[in-house]
Amino acid sequence: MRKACENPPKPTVERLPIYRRALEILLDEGCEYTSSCELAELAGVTASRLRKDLSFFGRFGTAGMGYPVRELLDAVNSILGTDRLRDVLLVGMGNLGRAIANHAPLRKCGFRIAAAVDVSPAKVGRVICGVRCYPPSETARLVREGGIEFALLTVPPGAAREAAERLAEAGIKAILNFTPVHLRLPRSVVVEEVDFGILLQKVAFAVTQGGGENA
Amino acid sequence: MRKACENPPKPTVERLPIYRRALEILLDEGCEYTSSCELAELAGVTASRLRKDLSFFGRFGTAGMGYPVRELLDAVNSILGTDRLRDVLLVGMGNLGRAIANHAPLRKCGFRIAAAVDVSPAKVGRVICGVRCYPPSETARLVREGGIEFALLTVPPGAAREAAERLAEAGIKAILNFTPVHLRLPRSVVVEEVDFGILLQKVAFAVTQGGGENA
DNA sequence: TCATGTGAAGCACTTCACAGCA
DNA sequence: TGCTGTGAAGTGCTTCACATGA
Repeated sequence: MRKACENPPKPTVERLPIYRRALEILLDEGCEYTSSCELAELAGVTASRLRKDLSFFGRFGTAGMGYPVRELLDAVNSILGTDRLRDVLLVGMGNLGRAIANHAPLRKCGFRIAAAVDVSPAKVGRVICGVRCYPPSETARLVREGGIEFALLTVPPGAAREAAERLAEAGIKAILNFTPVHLRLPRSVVVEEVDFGILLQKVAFAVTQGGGENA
Repeated sequence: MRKACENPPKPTVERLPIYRRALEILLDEGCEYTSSCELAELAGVTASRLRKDLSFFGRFGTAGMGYPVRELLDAVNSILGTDRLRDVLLVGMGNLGRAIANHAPLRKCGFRIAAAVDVSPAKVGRVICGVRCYPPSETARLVREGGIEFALLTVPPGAAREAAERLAEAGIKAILNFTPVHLRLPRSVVVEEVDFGILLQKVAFAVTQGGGENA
């Protein structure tokens, strides 16, 4: 039954966005240099893990000095692609879709909601939360002409599968899936599930498990 | 610098909610028995991984037959605590807060938004999206009298730290943190971060990394 | 002297492969 | 015969500890 499939080569790399966030805080505070200890503390990892992670991409520090904040942040931004603005397609302009369209912090990560797709005739053609709304039939055109690579899937559960397949056919590269539906798409499409219910179950279980000793 | 701290004893267990979701689908389809292969396929894991995970909690299958869907689902629900309804406190009744208050699938996981907290006088005292809104000063009372263990943090970034500390003092057990702020709380509080920006960066990076071969 | 970068040891999780049972 | 449950092997990530260089 199926080998080690869902284990793509993520060699510690998904921690880079967290380092990036910590570096921005240090930059805002006016720090010019930081150490692997300080940065690791801010990011919530160990110092050696941080150094290993960074060393995977190059040498950014100076022995005896630490890391130059500005330069390291630039390097991380370059690696992550957050040094440029990238367009995102919002699929499903319901409550969650509107909340995300208004979610300011996405901008700071270099993402812009370029357009939205929704089945409701009442929404199509209008600009909602600063985003123009199109019918699902326009999906492929929007993706192609806009050069859009990423989609946020915020449709009702029953519409998730069809919408995701439409996105895959349109050539989208990655989907952030907010629906409680496990999508089965070609491996060329990166899918990340964000299921609020599963996340709540996870923390709830963690509480009942480790829930003996309190500080 | 700080040992292996943020690595709580999650022994493969965070996959249980995914099995639960798959089992509910099978139950809806009227299946009485399933196999580790079928269930693993639905959940997106390997069959041996599934069997190991389940065997951690007991013996639920019959050799040669497979697993009885109804019984296994009951067992998983019992383990996860999803067999009973649990109250959740919503902190921050903004766009995202309202979207989550309206998010139907949470109910199917056994969670109910029991109350909301918001600083806005225009919201306090009203019922929004079916949830009554209280001022932040009522946090401790709500948690105590309602026996609430879980909170959803959906306030603006600038208010996150203070709101989280108030929750910790009120005795909340776990926080699902939707703000792009790294919370530093006593270890007795379980914190799970759900940062849309970081998630998008993660998939974006995955695309640029593995982005050579398409099907 | 001090902190980075990195080989080596250690650890945990995943997969393999088969004994056991219906 | 077929599938579960599980010890054993395998793999990859994390931590340790020190050589290196400022």
